[in-house]
Amino acid sequence: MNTAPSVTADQPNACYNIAAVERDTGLSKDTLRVWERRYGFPKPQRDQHDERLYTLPELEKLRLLRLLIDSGHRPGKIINQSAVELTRLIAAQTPATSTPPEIAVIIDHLLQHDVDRFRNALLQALMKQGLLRFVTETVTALNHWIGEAWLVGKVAIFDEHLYSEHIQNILRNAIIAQPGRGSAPRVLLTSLPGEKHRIGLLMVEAVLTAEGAACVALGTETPTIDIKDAAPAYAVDVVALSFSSAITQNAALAGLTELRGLLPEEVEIWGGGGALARARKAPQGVLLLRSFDDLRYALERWRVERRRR
Amino acid sequence: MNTAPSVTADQPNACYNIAAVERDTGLSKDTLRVWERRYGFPKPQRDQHDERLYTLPELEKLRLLRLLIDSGHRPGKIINQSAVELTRLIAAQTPATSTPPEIAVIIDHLLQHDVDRFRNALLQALMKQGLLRFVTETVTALNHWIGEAWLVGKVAIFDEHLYSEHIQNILRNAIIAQPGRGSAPRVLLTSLPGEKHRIGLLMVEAVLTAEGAACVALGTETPTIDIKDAAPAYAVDVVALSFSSAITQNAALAGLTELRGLLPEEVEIWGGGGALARARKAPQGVLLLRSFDDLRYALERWRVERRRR
DNA sequence: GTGTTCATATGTCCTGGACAAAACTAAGTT
DNA sequence: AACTTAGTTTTGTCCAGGACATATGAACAC
Repeated sequence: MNTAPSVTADQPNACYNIAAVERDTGLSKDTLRVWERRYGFPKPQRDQHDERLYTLPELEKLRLLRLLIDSGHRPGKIINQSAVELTRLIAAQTPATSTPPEIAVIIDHLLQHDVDRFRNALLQALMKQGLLRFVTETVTALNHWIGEAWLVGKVAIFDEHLYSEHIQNILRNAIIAQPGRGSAPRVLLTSLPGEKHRIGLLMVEAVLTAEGAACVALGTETPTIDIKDAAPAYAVDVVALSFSSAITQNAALAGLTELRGLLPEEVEIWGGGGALARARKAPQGVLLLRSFDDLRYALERWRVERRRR
Repeated sequence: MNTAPSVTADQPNACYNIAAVERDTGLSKDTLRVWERRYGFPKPQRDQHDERLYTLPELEKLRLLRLLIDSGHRPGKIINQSAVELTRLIAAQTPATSTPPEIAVIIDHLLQHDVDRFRNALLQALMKQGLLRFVTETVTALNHWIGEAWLVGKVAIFDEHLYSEHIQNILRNAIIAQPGRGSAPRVLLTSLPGEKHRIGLLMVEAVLTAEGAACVALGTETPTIDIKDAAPAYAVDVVALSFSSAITQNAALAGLTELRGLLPEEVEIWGGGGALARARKAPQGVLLLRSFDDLRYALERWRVERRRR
């Protein structure tokens, strides 16, 4: 059907090499190749040098697959369904949270590209709810909504970028404005290389600061060795790592295990975020936080235990 | 020599598998394997299943190599030198600048890992100098100093991370606190994929906002195609791109040229940052800004020209 | 229900060959 | 001296297909 000339014929029938697909889907090259071998999907065309060229629809379907696999489906069961069916599956598993009205307004301004109104709507939500509720309810919901809307093509990448920048502005501002300075525990906050999402990290920082902990935020992508050196330098009691779903659950657990081996026992390690939401068991000596309630509970527990000694 | 038992014998002779090394050095698994094949380094031990196990010294040397390669050295020439020689090479390429006194205090707190004092020193400088001078003098000097000190190993990566986070906090806070909202020109602010430095971008945003322009900040690493779509969506007059010296001058110029081809003529393109500081001629239809003075001048020029029409 | 055992599904690692793009070198031109 | 052009070397990425550890789910026993 689709012979060579058709590629140049129509629109830019944009093609992606395997590295681009790895970058855009988070699926490793090895995984992409082994799926092709085992399941027959994706089955990319080849260039004159026999290298894989993936099409945009393939890439989009791969993203859907990734999302479903992250939330518990098995590759072999779903890989041969059509993109439409996959979309339906995704819709089915989101427990019909029709966009809550309070975030609908915010989203609306974002989609209209009305920067000022968007910013004001966010600020208003923050004022009305207070930092804690704003983070655990509104920002969580917004993140989730935007992630899915982007998948379906409802929002553009640059909308997401703008969203991310403004949430950062607001959270950082709110964290600074926090009254007290915080004392114990001292928590080192960062993510491992490959994990670039800053918002999750800032949300945790906001909650911890609000609860009176002292945060040392290192931003994203700190190699484990550097975390090893940073923990004593800043005399922290806890190292908290954030993993969004940009990273594999396995990769996240491997990182946590490695770090546990590097840090002295008395420094606790907490891990949280989308990638770990459905992890069964934590590595030895690591605490998995599956929600912000878990985070607050962990804080409480630390304080109680510390008092005992 | 080294048979199985010796691994468990001593201290935790911490070993890293190939995925961990990829994560912490940024060198791909393929590259690591091909270096071993071609140059004989690194030559990791193997576990019982013939999988590579890298040692900590190997990992550290790999990071030095990465650093030198990024700044222009060729792998084949340096890969067989010792870690000490590599460190010397790194030191040699940085022309040891002395610390200007006004930033010495700030740096001192950073090196002492005294987070609170560090933050306060920054805030104090901001208050004393005002946003414009703070950005163009203090932050510029700090960036420069820290970049070099890191190369020489005077500050750890995590110190740099902490620095970056705090500067971001302070700049974002200051930008929000700016009195007016800004009107014209409307400037889209971002960087191209591969350029991760956020501080330069925030500095520009601070200056522009202070001068009464309206900024739409998209954070870092926006692909050119998305910039093409974003410019009309946000109705901007100017697209400003920041290039730190993490990227080569050629790559920066190529990016600017490509973008020029994508955007309509009436949208101006401004490019600035370390990578372009010594560029001779700008691509057709692109304005190169080599200093913050250039930036303010460009702003002024835009306003004058706009008034004429 | 809860725990144990086994089969299957799945991701990651391996080797060694191949080649394109980038970087360098050298010779020729303005 | 500065800039092209063309040839050569270096270097990163890709490929195939095999292997195996670990996670998951099913069947079964308590």
